[in-house]
Amino acid sequence: MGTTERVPLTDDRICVAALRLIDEHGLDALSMRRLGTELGVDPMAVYRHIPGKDELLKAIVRRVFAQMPVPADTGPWTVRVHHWAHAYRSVAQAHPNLVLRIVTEPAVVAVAAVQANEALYRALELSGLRPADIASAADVIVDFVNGSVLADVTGDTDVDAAALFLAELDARPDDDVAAQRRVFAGDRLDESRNSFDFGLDIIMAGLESLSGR
Amino acid sequence: MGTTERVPLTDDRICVAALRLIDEHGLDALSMRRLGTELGVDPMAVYRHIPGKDELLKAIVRRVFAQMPVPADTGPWTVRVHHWAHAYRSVAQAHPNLVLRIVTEPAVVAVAAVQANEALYRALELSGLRPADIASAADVIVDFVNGSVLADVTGDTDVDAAALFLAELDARPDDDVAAQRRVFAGDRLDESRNSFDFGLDIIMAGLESLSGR
DNA sequence: ACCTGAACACCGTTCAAGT
DNA sequence: ACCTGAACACCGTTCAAGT
Repeated sequence: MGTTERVPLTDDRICVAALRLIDEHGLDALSMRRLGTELGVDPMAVYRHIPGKDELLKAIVRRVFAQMPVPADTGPWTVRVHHWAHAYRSVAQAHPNLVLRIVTEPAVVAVAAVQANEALYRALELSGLRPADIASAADVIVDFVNGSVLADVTGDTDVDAAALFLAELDARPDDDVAAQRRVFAGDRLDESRNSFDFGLDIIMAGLESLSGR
Repeated sequence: MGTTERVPLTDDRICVAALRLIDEHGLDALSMRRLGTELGVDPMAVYRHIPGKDELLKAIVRRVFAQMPVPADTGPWTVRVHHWAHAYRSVAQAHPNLVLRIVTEPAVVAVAAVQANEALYRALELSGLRPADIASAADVIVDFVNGSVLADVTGDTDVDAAALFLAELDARPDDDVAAQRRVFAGDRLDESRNSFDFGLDIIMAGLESLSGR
């Protein structure tokens, strides 16, 4: 009973409602009109707090990035990078329908990345790489994680990507896809178990062989 | 004077016009109505050839992927992977406004990937990796290239991401961003010259240290 | 048989009018 | 001073009506 405001439609409430809409019904389901209905206010009331839909999405992404857990600062640097990558990934996977925007909105990512990447840079400082290589290494890791997360998230949506791939493989003349036939001869895609951790290990093995050059 | 059809609005003409709209005015500029106007036909005439907007986008992406140049099958496998990655990247960069869809549309990617990835698999077969590792290696490379291309393409749009990053870095308390301050102390981001080729080299160095395990 | 365009159920955003 | 909602300029898609 402190304030006399009656549910005053804060930025907070707006973002939470909008994010719920996105999480539950997809990115396309977020419309200013539907958001208004969801909040029980006039569709235009939101414009009192946020300039437009783009800004709303930026605010949501900012908020989601802020929820990224800070990975533990313990263990060898390779383990710390794994921790960081999984923390980053968990944020994206918590809101799959938003991931495209997370990975895409450059202004937001620039700001959020400063916050999110600090732990990655701390880990990489322990690797023995030169500062310039640390920056490049961080870029490579971030790009890989973004690509990997994106592949994860888009897979879920509607179709079984693996099945489509195998069907397409069978439909092609032998000569066009000979190498892929050979690679997938015995086990057919079943072992896509942990391409994420594998990729991180590969990248870090590469970095180590570079630093021991 | 062969046929009697008067500019019969083929799938081809539709896709070309739609892609031009996307390339020149952005993904949002593609609407079924505007496409109709562009083609000089009734907005609904397109539906005679393509079931809806989603299918139109899939057709466009398929078409763009088909334009990917087949990289030369010569030189050591590491060079071939570089060739492949640059060919893949060139396709995406030829149509920056479409990249999001290229990377995102799972059904399309599954089909197009079979065609695009064959050269990558051929290169990786020369690496000495076991078949299961070849598949994982291809995943890692594709994910990295996707992430990297995406970062490239979203950067162009509206703001200078590097400037935003540095501004945000300065705005933060020292303790929050100490590692990033140290890394970017001397040269400030100027050397982001070729993070793409660097990343590929890192990944392949990692793969080599794995295969020589 | 083929095409058209009116109509439906939506959008984001502006702005005059109300309380 | 604050909020509302009518209005504008758009959407994708359906479907009855025309030729």
